[in-house]
Amino acid sequence: MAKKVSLKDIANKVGVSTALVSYVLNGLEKEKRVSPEIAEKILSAAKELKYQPNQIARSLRKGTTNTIGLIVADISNPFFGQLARVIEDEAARHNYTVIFGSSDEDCSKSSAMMETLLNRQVDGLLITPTEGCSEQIQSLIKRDIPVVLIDRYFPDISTNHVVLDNYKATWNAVNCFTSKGYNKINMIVYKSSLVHMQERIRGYREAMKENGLANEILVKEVRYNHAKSDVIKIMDDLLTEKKMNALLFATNALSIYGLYAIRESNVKVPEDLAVIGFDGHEVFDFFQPPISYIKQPLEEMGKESVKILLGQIKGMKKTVHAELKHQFIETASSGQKIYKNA
Amino acid sequence: MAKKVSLKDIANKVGVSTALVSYVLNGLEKEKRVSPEIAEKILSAAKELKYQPNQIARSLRKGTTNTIGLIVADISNPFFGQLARVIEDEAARHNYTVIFGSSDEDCSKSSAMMETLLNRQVDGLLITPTEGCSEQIQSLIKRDIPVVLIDRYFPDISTNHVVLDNYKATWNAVNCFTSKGYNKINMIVYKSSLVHMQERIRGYREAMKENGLANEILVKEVRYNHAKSDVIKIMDDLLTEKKMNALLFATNALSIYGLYAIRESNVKVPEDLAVIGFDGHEVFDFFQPPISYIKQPLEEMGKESVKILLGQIKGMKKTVHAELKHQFIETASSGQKIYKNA
DNA sequence: AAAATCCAATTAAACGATTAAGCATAGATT
DNA sequence: AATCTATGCTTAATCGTTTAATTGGATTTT
Repeated sequence: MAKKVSLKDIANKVGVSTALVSYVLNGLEKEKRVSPEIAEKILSAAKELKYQPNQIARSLRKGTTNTIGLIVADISNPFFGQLARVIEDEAARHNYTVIFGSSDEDCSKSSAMMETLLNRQVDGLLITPTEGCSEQIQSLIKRDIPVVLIDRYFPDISTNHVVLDNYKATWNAVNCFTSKGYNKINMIVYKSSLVHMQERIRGYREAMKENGLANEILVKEVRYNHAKSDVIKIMDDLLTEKKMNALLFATNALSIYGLYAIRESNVKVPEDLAVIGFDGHEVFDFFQPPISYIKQPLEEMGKESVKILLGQIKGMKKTVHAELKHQFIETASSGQKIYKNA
Repeated sequence: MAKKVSLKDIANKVGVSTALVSYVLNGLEKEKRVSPEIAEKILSAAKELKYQPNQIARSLRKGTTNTIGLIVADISNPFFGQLARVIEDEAARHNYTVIFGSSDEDCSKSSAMMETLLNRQVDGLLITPTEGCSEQIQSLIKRDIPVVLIDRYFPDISTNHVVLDNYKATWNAVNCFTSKGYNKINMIVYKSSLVHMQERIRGYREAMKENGLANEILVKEVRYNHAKSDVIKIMDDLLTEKKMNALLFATNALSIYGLYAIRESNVKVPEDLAVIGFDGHEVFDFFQPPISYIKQPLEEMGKESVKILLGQIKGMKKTVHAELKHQFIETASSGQKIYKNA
């Protein structure tokens, strides 16, 4: 790489000190009383030399990098990909750049990623935290590092976070099923103590109880690293037992794996089995019949989390909790259209 | 943010100069003949103070950031999301971090992103270049900045690039159709002069000619920013005219939009219309019947491009062109299974 | 005893920007 | 004439590392 043009090069060319050049290029010519002629010369020299500031040097000096770190579970998952895209755009609008990393829901990977990002002096972090990572997050807070958690949080630590109204979302979904007469409603979830998953489960459980279906509660757990095979196995069992007539999935990926299994079987949706998915995916549209689902407001989530993070970076002290409303997209898979979103 | 622990803090604590600390922490204690006792003290002080090096300062001094910039069309597109994931992992394996940005196939956005990344002193760039960005790429080459183009390249500039065997891919796809007796084969592509698109078109055209179907050649162009509506309109026309019996899509997104239209119609696949998609997507699996498609070796593409880029960063001068083999995933949508991948 | 070698550390410059403080020179004020 | 003020610039420190050059002793060699 050819060496870059620096402030010094411009200063030499014009015959002034680097200080003046810096002032002019940062628009401080009035404030710092730079003579118009010199300012003009500096600007044209900068243009001629195609000067581009070295952000690394600037960052070192200013102690801020205009960079935010983003840690998601897996950037190749469209849910996180879309979220990342919104965050990228929103950050760019505020002159911030994003460095990202995937954690695979693995706490040690996530911690390693955090340190990598912090060593690169990111001004703040946007994190979808993983199970057991509570201490790491706590340590960030203690170190006064601006952080916003997305999608999940830890109830025992006070953090900024942006999450879905998970409880209401699954509560509504169950009520959608019951309102159509379905009474053997099962749920497939990730085995996780994380609050988003627990809230989704709680919404399901409570709604079941309220509908007098406490005895029918059945939550099947899937391991993140064996999601596909676990779901297929569970679905095999559930479908052959024929004890369920409605099924609620707790995430995007779980829904898709489940749909693979349903397609392989000769179960009819929604006659034999009503289905509600999570997050949304093109597959939901193409399934016969199309799958009803709980939709997360990704755009809003991304924007809101960036907004909160930048606020914290700028010195806001108050901790912000944002709970965003889900949207229920109802199609044929959950039965007839008599359900209304609360 | 609390101020971080620096080399100086360790040096003060142990009572030595920062130079020694730097040597020890970088494993140069042997080479620089640091006494074992001091080395020990430094290491334990570093651990005790939880020292983490400031990469910004290090980067400024060393002139290298161990960071690579990645510019894709759109990170929320699973094709690029998956690619990004492979790149992220591969980069991490070599101790590099990734900063990414989406270009939306827009040249000015792409250029802006390039400058942003370069100002942040990335050591190299991985780019899926956009139409008309040839000069920008050329300027990178001229500035001796390590670059690897992915997915596309500019035939008139010599660049490192990693691309698919696009010509063969669509050539094979057409021959798959013809071998089953389909003779009215159309193609839907993005309106783009970029080489990947042109090669895909050329593969289609040549195969058509070779099969004596030159008169049947029909390539429909779609605008990137109006892809969905354009595809739907085109599909409407094509399906009502009933002049085609096979359809080849040039990308992932085009395939999906097309499939939406096919699903809305009462056209039967593959009896009325045989279909071959591109890149792959869960939707292809769920469509009735499942969609045959040209699969890109994403894992290999990502790894190869990182490998080439790191080679260039390390000083390799030779320009590398990698053309990776497509894989043809054949299911029911393209007719009976008598086609073999070349 | 003088010169050479080795050892284990320090010093200080450098990376490229920002920015507080200082310093001439001019004109204005007393 | 002496003092003050405004103007327009320069100087130099700083951010946290890395690393070439140097130093000052101790030990060995001639």
